[in-house]
Amino acid sequence: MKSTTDQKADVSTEQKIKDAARIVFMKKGYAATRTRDIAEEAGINLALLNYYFRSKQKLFEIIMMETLSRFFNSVISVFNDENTTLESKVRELASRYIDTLIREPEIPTFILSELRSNPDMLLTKLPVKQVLSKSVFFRQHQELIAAGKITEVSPVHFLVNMMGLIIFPFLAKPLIMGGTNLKAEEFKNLMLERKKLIPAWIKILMHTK
Amino acid sequence: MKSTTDQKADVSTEQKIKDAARIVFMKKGYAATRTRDIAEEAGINLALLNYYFRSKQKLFEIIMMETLSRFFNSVISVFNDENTTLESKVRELASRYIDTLIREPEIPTFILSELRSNPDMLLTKLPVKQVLSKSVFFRQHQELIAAGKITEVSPVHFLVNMMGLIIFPFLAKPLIMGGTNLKAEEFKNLMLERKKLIPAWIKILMHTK
DNA sequence: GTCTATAACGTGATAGAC
DNA sequence: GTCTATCACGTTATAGAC
Repeated sequence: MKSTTDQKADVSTEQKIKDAARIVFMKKGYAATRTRDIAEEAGINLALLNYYFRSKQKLFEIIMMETLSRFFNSVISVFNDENTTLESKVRELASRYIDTLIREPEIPTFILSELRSNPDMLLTKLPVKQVLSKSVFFRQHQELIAAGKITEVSPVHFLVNMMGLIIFPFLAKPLIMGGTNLKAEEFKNLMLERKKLIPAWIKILMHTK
Repeated sequence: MKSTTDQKADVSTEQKIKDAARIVFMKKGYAATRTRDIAEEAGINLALLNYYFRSKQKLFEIIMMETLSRFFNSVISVFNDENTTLESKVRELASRYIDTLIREPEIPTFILSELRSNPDMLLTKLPVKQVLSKSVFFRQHQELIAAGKITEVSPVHFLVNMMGLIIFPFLAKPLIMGGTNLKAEEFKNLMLERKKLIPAWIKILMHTK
């Protein structure tokens, strides 16, 4: 049943370390993370971490790249769907990412915090620029403007607004929770509401002069 | 001309350290910052940092509190103006904060990153909750809804959308610059555009069923 | 008040037994 | 593969001369 390698029924040690690293890095960021925290979280010895990944830095890069490319690929698959309208793409993105972010609310702060000290991480490893500008999403937006069907606005504004409406509440979660009397469950419900509200808002903004 | 203390004509050593700490903490975050970096930035000896501020942690808390309360007080002064409409408050906030963030784009990432590891920093030191819920801004929003003059929506959504539209582009600046061919000057111009666009967008959203 | 020198400590990484 | 023990180093913080 285990085919060739015949490992333990549960997850491999290497995977346990990666899972633990993901949790700790996400929560505390690279600089504040101690390799000992990761080892403890993984339930393994500290030395094993270096045995499998050589260094804290290497381990981090693996986690970061996995996180970025998972996110990026998921966006791209929606962006490049020839069979859906721009409007339905917005619906799909809002719905998909809000669900993801409810499950893993730390992703945005993690990515943006670490991107600050290493802004080329994206640029060099992922073909963001090319893929974005050639995407169906981008083309559809241009076409609708050319046809006079939606309000003319820079595609940067359009993208930033959409992403901001989706992501910002999770970035500001500590602020929101600190500035209101919301309970965790209520926060979640507000976010679920936004799966419907955001596409509606975007649609309104697109069609108003 | 120097009254009692008769210090050097330029800024005091204590202030030089604080200015340097602000710069370095903003750029790298607490955990990644070395006290040596601060000392070097301030052009003083490392020992002086501890002489004036006792520890890295104490110095950080001072910088953070100054940053938070400056931001908070500025928001509050707009929020509690009895002589302006809700709409003009939105204009004022967008205009004021976009200008501030063009000058100091690192503030949002700094605050949100550090708030992650210490979410009560706000809660305990600043009366965010009380002041917000009792603000004129909040009351005006309620009144307009009660009068049926604007679309009914949770004040949380309203506030989050407004703040998100203003702040998010600066949080995502590394991503935006990496994902487009924008030059720094073009980014700035887009942000300046938003001083007009955001209030218009918010107005549209407020008045649409 | 400001400096040099160094103590005290935390952390990343490795050697070597099992 | 996994562990214990330890090294090597960077960083915070302080002692003490000036």
